[in-house]
Amino acid sequence: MKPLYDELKQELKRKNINMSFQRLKVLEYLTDNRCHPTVDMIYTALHEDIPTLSKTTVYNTLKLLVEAGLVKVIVGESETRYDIDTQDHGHFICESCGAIYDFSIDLDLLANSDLNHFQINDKSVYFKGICKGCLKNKGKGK
Amino acid sequence: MKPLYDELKQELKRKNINMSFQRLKVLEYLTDNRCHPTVDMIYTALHEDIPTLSKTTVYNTLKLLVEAGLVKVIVGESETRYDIDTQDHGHFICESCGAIYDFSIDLDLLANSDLNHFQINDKSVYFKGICKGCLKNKGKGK
DNA sequence: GTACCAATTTGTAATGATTACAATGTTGTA
DNA sequence: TACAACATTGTAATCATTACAAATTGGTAC
Repeated sequence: MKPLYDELKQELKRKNINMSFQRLKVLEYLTDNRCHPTVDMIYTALHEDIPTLSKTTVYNTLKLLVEAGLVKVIVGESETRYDIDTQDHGHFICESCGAIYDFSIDLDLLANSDLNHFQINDKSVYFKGICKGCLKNKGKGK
Repeated sequence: MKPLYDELKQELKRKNINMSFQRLKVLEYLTDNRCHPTVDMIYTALHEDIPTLSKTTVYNTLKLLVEAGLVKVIVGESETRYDIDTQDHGHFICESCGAIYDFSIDLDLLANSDLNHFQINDKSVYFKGICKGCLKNKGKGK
């Protein structure tokens, strides 16, 4: 039913990270909402169910998940966004509506001799522009 | 002697952007210092020659240059960094010393059908990890 | 040279995401 | 039950960036 969610829970157990209620809820939100949410989006949504939730906890949890390699960070806008999908893919950021679209890439193609003897921990590809939907709306004179 | 600098000045003239003393100095700093400087680095350096310089002016000028397409933004750290080199290349950010290294890439290899009918204005590739120098120092037990 | 307008610069204040920190609460264990 | 380690919470601080209004500059027409 929620295979990824359960896999992640096991992964956390393997890394000796305690699975508190709040942490599980953040993880659950990320697996259910693949919109690359901000801290505020996660906090606002979860706060309805968990009135005592603190935004600091959301920050702490995300930091933990990122350090554990279970979540990736998306930078470039005013608010940091978070992605539960750690498989190789690029992000297209729409400069008009702010939506982030995933697209497939083969990072191996970027292998580079300039970086011999460098330890590469992370690779990110960002495209920016106007998404299909916003282009269509603009055409309508909006 | 300063071919790139002169080219950029002409480019600005072509775009009807006035070349004030402050703007030229920022441009000059960027062409002379290819370390992908922060606003603060630019401000601090120029402030010695131009004691009246305001940090706001540095921000304004960089915004202008970025919008004109003459400078590219590098995100991902606490402070935004700026790059006068607008040719295709990737950035390796050292998580230890903070240095940014350029490396060559062929962005055409990332062409992607997932983004058909999207208007792509900008492509960025960031690698993160530990640079050669920091790896060497770590080996020495530093 | 002077008057005028627009563009530019400047400094200060506001914004807002993120972090630091200390107090409180929770959990598991002997 | 007692204790220690870990989590959570809320508030306050940080700090890069932006907003804004006043002062300055530069060019143009007279």
